[in-house]
Amino acid sequence: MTDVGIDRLRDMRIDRLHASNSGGPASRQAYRALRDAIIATELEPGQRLSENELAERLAVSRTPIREALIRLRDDRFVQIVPQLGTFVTRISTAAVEDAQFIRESLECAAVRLAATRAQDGDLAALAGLVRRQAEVVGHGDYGRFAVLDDEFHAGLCELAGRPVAWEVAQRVKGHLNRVRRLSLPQPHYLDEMVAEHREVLEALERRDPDAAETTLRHHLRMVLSALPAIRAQHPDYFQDEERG
Amino acid sequence: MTDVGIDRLRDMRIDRLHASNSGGPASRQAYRALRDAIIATELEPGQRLSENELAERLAVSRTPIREALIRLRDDRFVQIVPQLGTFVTRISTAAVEDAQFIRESLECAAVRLAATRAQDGDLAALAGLVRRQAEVVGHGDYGRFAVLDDEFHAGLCELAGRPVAWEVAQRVKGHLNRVRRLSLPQPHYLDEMVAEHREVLEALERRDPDAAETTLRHHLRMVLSALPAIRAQHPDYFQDEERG
DNA sequence: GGCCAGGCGCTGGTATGTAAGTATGCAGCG
DNA sequence: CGCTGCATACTTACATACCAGCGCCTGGCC
Repeated sequence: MTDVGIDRLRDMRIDRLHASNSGGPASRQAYRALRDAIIATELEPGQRLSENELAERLAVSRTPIREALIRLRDDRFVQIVPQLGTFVTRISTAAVEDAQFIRESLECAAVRLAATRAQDGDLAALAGLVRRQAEVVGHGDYGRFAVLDDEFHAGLCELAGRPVAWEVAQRVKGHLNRVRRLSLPQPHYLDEMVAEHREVLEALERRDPDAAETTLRHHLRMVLSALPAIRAQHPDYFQDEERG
Repeated sequence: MTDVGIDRLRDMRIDRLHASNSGGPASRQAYRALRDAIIATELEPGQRLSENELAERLAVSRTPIREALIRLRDDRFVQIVPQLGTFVTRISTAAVEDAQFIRESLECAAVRLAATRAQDGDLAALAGLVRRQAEVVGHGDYGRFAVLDDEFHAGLCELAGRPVAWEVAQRVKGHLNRVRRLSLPQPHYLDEMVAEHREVLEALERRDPDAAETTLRHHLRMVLSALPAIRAQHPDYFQDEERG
């Protein structure tokens, strides 16, 4: 039986495969490039995308572009209308709130678990992360903070033993980031974020699930507060009109 | 500007598009067929799939098959290893627990919302659903119950105003269903399910979020209880070995 | 008999071609 | 002048062709 040889080999490569993840290099690269461009609103909400044009611009054929667009459709970043075109989704208040709901539900559940399972060593690592966040914020390095912010939230899920929670949260988080990119970075915004991270961390150190959850929930909801202002500023980016 | 005409039309068709959802008919059909076959273990865990063979069997070309496999990979139902093959994922205890975690987190958060937002009319509809469940269970109609079960849980998310919660839950739920299909249906299992649905419903009628959440959480965890027995029965279907 | 090397057949990844459908813009008519 | 109908130029969905990489098998060597 030839399959057993294949099976054994496959099992050995799962990690490598899992790490490098999905699709070929071209397909993966196209996905990331398009996703980033959409979140950065370099591709504007409502804009029509052409497979041919994208293929030409990224110097690949239409196939990997197509596969990337399929994933983006599943992520609700584009709408594909057969025989008509592919469009960057307009920002929908409902979609943003949906993303918020999913992220909040998963991360809050995870942080509760983390509060009961966390080892001191893990918490020390998180504490180091928060310290580095304070540093980069001191230099006003917004981009670097975004990376460390993701690492913090990923770390929470890791501590809970549910890294998958972060994977799912990260996929929907794009919708929140697109909104956040549109809001002018408030001066004290970053300091506040770091302070709240510290608060969550302290709750974990006290092994207090309720406090950890409450604090994290409040922390996650800060993003949403800017939503109405952004909608007023970029009405053409939104698919739902203002409520009278 | 030509885009505005397109835009207007597109907006009008969003509902249709959204309802009929993603990809062309061939692609969608392939996805559903493969997914169902995997969950029913007609395609066995660990089995190697060939794009060519699948294309031939479903009488389509490789393209829609590929698109279906991409979605299935994102769902973690297959692993695609370049230049080697595509394999039905073995059941992993961790993956099942991940799916359970996600579903539980989302649905429990949703049911809390539902408890505060639900209108009497909505609850009456749910009550009707539970009654119909009791009927079909009386006839031992497992398949019909599965449909009504999904409708109940979808209804909970709908009541919460977060239908997206059910969409995400449903995607990961496949992993739980694959396990459930392997377990022999226990005689009183279905009655118990219906009774628990009724309990959740009563908690909602009392507008009691805590009770609703607690009951639902217990309800959702019933599936997991059969996991060890199934792993003992089908060790070759699992990717992780038994713990000594 | 055991072992190593190279051809072979398969895989998925990518590129390109074909088909079907849609909005647009113009031409011709009322 | 306004409206209707068709030719056209796009779009995506699907089919096909080609490519690089890998495991396996077999033939030859030690």
